[in-house]
Amino acid sequence: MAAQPRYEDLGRQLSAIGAVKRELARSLPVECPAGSAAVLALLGKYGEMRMSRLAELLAVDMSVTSRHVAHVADRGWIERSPDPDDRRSRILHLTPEGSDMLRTLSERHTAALAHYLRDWSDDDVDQLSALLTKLRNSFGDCRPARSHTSPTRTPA
Amino acid sequence: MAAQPRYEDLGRQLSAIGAVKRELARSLPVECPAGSAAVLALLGKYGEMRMSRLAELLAVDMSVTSRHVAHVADRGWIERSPDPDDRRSRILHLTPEGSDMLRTLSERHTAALAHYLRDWSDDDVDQLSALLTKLRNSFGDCRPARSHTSPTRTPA
DNA sequence: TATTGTTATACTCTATAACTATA
DNA sequence: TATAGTTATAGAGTATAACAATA
Repeated sequence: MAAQPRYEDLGRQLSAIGAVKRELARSLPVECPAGSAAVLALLGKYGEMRMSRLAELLAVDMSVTSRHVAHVADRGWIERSPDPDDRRSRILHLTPEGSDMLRTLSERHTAALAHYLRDWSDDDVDQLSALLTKLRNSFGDCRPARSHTSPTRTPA
Repeated sequence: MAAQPRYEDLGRQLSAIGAVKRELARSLPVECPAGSAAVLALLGKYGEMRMSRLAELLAVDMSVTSRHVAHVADRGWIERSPDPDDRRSRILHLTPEGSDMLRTLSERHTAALAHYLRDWSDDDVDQLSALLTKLRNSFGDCRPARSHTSPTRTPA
């Protein structure tokens, strides 16, 4: 439990992160916006998976995931194979072209971060990464599984 | 300077923060989306200022700032007074209604964070806040002031 | 000429809801 | 009935470029 000004400050820093993300996104190829890059990165790291798992890793609704996936599939970077265990599902996996693209993305991403964070210690990078993971978990824990009954947004 | 996997991981955590921001945004009044809330918060913290300074604090283009400001001005939460020193400029300041709204926002924001971060130590909150500030500065430092000659985005 | 701010336009990302097809 | 995934629609946020007024 922390005092109010502590939270206010954290809130401000959180909103300002948008600028950092946008700056990083500038290094992406035109054909591959951030959403697509995230799909490729996760498939590269965890290997083939179903839509639902990808949506969870991306931390967005499955409808959104579906669009990102369609985008990268249209460009031949991934394939959607039928799932033998459940014919409603599809298994996603990188194609060789997808792996190539991912390599490019990874190089650019690393180069950009290496540039901007050139005076950061390894410890600082690790610590920030760890705290962000913890933050995400703290929020994920409490988030109710999406229900069919509705609204969460508080009226004015 | 840090190794590649370190950066990959940080990149992933950074993109996943979106979910946290969206979750926090759910506690906002319908009339007051995140952009408006940010405007009020900054005017509340730093006092009256010009558009250009607000844009810098928000870390977005002034055209975007202009729209957010128009939204909150339309609702009577801020006023735009002429700047006696430079008639191109306008000075922004909270109205009493704006201060009321800001109080509400602040309460909800704090309550939400207090809930989600209930098992965080004060130190963790401070550390995350400090690292995010540092991150933002590292990016801000290198960002070239917006030029009239153009493109930054790398072609595929 | 350069700068402050506004507006028009276009693009990305997101969620909700309705729908299809399986289970 | 319930779940996996798709699509249609709508809304928030952003940037670029063209513009007006002033410096």
